[in-house]
Amino acid sequence: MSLRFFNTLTRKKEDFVPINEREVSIYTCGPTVYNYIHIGNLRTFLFEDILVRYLKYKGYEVHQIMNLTDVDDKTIRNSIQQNVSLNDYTQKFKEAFFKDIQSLNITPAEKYPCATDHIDEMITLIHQLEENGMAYRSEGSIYFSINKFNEYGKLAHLDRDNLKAGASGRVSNDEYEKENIGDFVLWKAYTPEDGDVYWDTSLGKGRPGWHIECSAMSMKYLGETFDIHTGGVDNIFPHHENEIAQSEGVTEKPFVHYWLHSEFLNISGEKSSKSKGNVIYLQDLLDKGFSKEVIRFSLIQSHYRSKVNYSEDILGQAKSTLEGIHHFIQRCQQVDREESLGEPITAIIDKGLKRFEEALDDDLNMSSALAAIFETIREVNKDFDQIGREDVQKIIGFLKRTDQVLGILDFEKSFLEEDIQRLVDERNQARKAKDYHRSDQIRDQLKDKGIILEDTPQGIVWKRLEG
RNA sequence: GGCGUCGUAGCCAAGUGGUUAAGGCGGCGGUCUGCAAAAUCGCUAUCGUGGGUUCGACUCCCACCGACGCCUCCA
Repeated sequence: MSLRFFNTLTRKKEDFVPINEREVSIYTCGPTVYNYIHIGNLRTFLFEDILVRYLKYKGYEVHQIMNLTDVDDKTIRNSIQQNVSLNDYTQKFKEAFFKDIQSLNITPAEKYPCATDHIDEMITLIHQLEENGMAYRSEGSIYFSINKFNEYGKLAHLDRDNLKAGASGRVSNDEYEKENIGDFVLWKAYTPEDGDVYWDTSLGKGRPGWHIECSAMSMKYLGETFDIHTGGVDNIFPHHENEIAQSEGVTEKPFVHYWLHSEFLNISGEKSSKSKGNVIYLQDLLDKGFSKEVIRFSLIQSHYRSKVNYSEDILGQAKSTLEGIHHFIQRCQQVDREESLGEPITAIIDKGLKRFEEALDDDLNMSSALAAIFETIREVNKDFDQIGREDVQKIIGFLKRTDQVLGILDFEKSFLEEDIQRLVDERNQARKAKDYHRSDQIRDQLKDKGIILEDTPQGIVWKRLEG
């Protein structure tokens, strides 16, 4: 089966056919750097990471651009409140963002362009929209007229005439300077509340609207038409809808072929958002002792298009599951048998890999892909006392291959410090002498250090507890 | 008011017009073990409710109940 994605534009799963045969261009909406990112944001970034990793796994050359929104109402408001420059204010959160995504092993995008570095490109677009008659000026600001773009609403599947102004309760309903309530701002006239944040340009003194930056930067780096655009479901409307209007309004070409959106992460049954106050930051979970791998796994294990009700239960279950896989890896790495089973093991692995890929091909069905891994492990375990070093190489190879996509496994824990090895040896002697008292004592001692010993027919096997 | 998603075991979570309804966590019982651990075997769901279509539905349609989301700067 070929790679398929659910396209928000058509609300269907479609075969993925990139513009260039072996290349994929992706634009992913990044953070607005006015605060630390929370785990809901991270879920979306992780979805995008899995998407990029899997495309690379399939052999595509991936060009991913992720923007940083470093000028908007909130960044301006907060920087003025704190009496620091906009740049100093956003710099702190840019750095925090990179630290967080690195912690969760998210593959870096090719480029992270900032809105403030692309004002010129935005101005060019706005001029073109004015020339096309799609934009109009009002009280120093410039607006996009949605009635001039016939396909407005095609992404969100909203009826232009049926938009209920102010229904979300998010936006004040007093913007009477607009011709149509659905029109959105391209260029915002300067007001005193903006402090020293403004650009003096051919459009007048002011700053860009939110949506225009993504049109400008995506087309600059990926071209007028590119393959995939992603974000959280909340971006579908208005942000992505408006991006389409602005971009296609200028180019009269399809802006994006595949729109992919990840669902929300809820906390206590509700959407997690800074405005509701029910947010969890990565650091909160690290402080509770959950490892980065466990956190990453807990956020990627369910399908990107289903809502997740996040809780410590989920994290606890993720921890146990991951421990199980790592335990398996550690047992494998301690196999020291000359004769290998060969073909039966190869067959198990081939079947597992095929299932894994078929699952991910089908719109990144992660639950099913993980099931393929667990089933493979179970099959191997049935013959575990007969496998040899060559089999182990294949098995570890399989896990490493799947981990190119998952990014959660650690293959480097396979050594013991000298003093610990000495204790293991001593316990071995004690056991041989049937000195179970001393033997159990050492086992308890090692357990305190996070090392679990198991006595198997093939000798002692040890494992480390998950962090 | 408009649009949409979802409801599968104690918990998490796939999936299909006819299959033994994946997998993970947890629990119970057996095997193994000096004890343990691990592993393995077995058990732990008829798919929100009520109708309809059909030879046959958990899967399609309708209604209802419940949860969640979007409706102009939230991932």
